Amino acid sequence: MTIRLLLADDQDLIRGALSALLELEEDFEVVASVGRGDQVADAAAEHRPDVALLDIEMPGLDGLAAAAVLAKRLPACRVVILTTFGRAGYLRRAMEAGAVGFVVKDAPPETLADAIRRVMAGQRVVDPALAAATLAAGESPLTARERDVLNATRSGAGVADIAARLYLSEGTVRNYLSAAIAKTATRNRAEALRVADERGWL
Amino acid sequence: MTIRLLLADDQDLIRGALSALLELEEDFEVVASVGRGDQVADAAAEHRPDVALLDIEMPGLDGLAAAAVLAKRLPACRVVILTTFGRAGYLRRAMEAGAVGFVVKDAPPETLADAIRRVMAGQRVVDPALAAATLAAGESPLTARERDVLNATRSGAGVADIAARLYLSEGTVRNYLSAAIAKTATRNRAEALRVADERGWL
DNA sequence: ACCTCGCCATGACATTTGTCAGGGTCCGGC
DNA sequence: GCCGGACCCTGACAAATGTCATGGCGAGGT
Repeated sequence: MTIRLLLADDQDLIRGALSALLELEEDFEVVASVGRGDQVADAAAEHRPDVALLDIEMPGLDGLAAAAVLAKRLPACRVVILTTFGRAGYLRRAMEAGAVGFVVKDAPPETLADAIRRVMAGQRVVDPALAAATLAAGESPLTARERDVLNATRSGAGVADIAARLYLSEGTVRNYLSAAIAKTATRNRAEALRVADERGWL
Repeated sequence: MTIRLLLADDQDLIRGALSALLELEEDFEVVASVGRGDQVADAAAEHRPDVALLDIEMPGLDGLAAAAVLAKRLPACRVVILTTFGRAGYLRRAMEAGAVGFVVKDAPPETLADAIRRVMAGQRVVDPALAAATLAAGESPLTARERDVLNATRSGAGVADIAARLYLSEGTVRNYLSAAIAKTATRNRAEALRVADERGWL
């Protein structure tokens, strides 16, 4: 009995390559392949895959959000997140979104097929080292507002811009930034943004 | 007559997948596959590929530097850069390093095989849209020092840290930063770094 | 009802960052 | 031989950023 797969990755070439890799296994069949997160649920509803392989960075809807939608609409379809970044926060959010597997793109090639079969057998599949890192990073101590403000600094915007965009006063924005800097134990926004990102606090 | 290929990409899974994709073509044979830039030249010397497919982001030596080494040691081996980022500066530097092809990872899957055959036929292969963008971005107006300083801000370090790391005075660092901000027509380091990155000026 | 806590805000302050106007060396090209 | 430009530095100033003390409002918990 063959395992039906759905593949979601925004890079066409990679998607094609993964498809080629997976089709080498006799018990796998790629039944759907999409390039946007917001096409995942529809494609899954139509082709009824056993396992969905989702990249995180995708236009439309990211892989984590797509996983959540999928878990709701087709609980029978198991979700494996397949991503470039072994970030702690990604793993936590993947689990919260109902994923049962998490594979990073620099794992050895056999890992993927292996993970898919294990997931089909009802197991959860996670790199142990990454799981440890995730626990170490802990829950995000940032409040929703602090997250918003920190995220808004991404483009390099100044306090005034952020205040305008979020309808806050400049003083308030500075406060949140200050709080975020304190909580990340850093010395300025740029650093705070970087470590919050790494820890998956955004 | 089959085309012998060398594959270099730091992500094992992707490398395996690309290999699977390429092996589907009867006239292709992947004769070597490495995960670090500094292994490219040796592997090529040993296996004599006709075409080397190099990712840019790699540990040891990046794909562009590896291309330059390869062009020197095995001029018969044609280089195709295969990268995630269609950044203008990457393309320019790839051409300067002696690459004859440039393919982005979100191109349609057939593109790759096509590019390889075209390159074997003596043609250069570049996405026209990207080529236009590269010309539009122009040469980098940044001096070597301005590049250094701007690059050093990546981690979010302050002026004092950078000054220490580069053995410059704080005033000088501020000057270079100021110059870089002016040349990118932005309003602070973060923005300057972002646009310089996009334009391939680093 | 009271307390806590997240959220919003203010104003004052120290520090950091960006700008400007200098002045110095060294090198390659006209 | 002189000029221009990359490179290094200083010091002074304005603007942006980060910190702190303080207070009001609303929601949830005891």
